Amino acid sequence: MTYHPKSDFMRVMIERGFLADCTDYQALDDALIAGVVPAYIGFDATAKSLHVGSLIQIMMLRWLQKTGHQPITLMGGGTTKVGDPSFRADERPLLTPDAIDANIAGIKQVFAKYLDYDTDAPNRALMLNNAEWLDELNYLDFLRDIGRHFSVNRMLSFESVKSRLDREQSLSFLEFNYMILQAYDFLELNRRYGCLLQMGGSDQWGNIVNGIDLTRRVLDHEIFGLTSPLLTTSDGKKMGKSQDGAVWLNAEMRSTYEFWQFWRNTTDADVGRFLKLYTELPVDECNRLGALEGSEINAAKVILANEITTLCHGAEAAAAAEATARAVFEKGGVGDDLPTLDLSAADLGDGISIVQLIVRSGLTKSGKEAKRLIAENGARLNDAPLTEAGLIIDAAALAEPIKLSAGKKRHALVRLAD
RNA sequence: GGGGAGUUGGCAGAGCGGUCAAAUGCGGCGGACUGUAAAUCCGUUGGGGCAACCCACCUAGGUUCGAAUCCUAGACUCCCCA
Repeated sequence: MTYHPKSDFMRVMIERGFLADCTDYQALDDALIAGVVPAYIGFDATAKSLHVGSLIQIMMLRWLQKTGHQPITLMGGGTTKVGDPSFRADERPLLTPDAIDANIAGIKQVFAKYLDYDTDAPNRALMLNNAEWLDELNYLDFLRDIGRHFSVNRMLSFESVKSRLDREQSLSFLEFNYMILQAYDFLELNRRYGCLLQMGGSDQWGNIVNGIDLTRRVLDHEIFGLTSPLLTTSDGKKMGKSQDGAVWLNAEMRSTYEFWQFWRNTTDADVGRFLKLYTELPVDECNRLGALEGSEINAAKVILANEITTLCHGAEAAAAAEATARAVFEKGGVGDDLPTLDLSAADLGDGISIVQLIVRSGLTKSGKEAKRLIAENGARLNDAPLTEAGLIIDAAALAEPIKLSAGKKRHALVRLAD
């Protein structure tokens, strides 16, 4: 990457590692210098919250706004009804419109923390939903106006669907239309809002390029695409998964403490890279912290966790998570911020088995797993090894909150609610 | 419309009448080592139940002393021909 950008936005993207590819560096850079550039990223509503894997996208929009341009967050209210087949081995289950709407409501929450939708400035962030224009499309009109610009020959050649075809796995016509709809989104956003740029993960390259081509053909407008690298951790795992599944950005789906812990446990080799991508610390500082060696880099991981948690959940949540982590790991104690299971007297009844408590507190997914944990001496009750699988916890035992632990790192509190 | 192949644990993939809760790999979990890291090594790994015990190899029946394995019907997936 020898290109030296003139615009702040491009400079940030390049030096912080956001950039995988761009359709035209020079022309986009010029446009960014010339004025406020509206740019969008689409988010499909496949779950009630986005997870850490989307954070890079969100950070790109945040930098965009910080450097004076206009971010557009596009909810895929329409496209989610179809399902993006890109690089997927099988078809996604179809979501009902109600589920999609509920998901969108959940996803929207997180954006307000990263982007400013309320300012009077010309670069006010926009929240849109492509259902607005996709829902009312007329099939025949759409085919005639838009469909005629697409070559099936070309669509079949895209890498994103090739693997599916090569493996002779069926690609339904419904899914096949996804890329056309996404291309149409870009066209509509350009028409309605003057949107000049679509960003996304590198798996979206084909879809983005289609939108650019379509817009050129229909409106004769020159617009751009920019992709971010597909992130994996240094040890080759997909970004955003932890032991029990996705690391969600919404606090009600993943506690802020667990969110903090996820970043605190970053692999050494990823610290510098993640600081640049997910925090706003100066690049030099990121590089310095990422270069620390041995146990010193642990301090950098705390900074990483604090910075990211502050952005996503606020400074208080970050401080509380850090305090709890210190109490738990450095003093072997308890912290208020540990995941907590509140039991009512009714829940408790005459007593509840310890196995049930471990499951309900979220430490294991099944009772068998909990029993295995106990059998392997991995379970602890108030830091004492738990050996008796048949233990029943009653109200007396819960006079004080108890701490359950699975292994050395995962803890939960159980207390009796009034 | 006709013919064929298949459906096994989170995934991939063996098993083809008893010794099968089911090989192996991945993933997960626990432990050791460390720095709440990585790599490595060791152990473990279907579900429900405090327990006895129960449910489990697409579904529903059937044959057998006995079925993931055989038969019948159904659902779904894939392939080939038209």
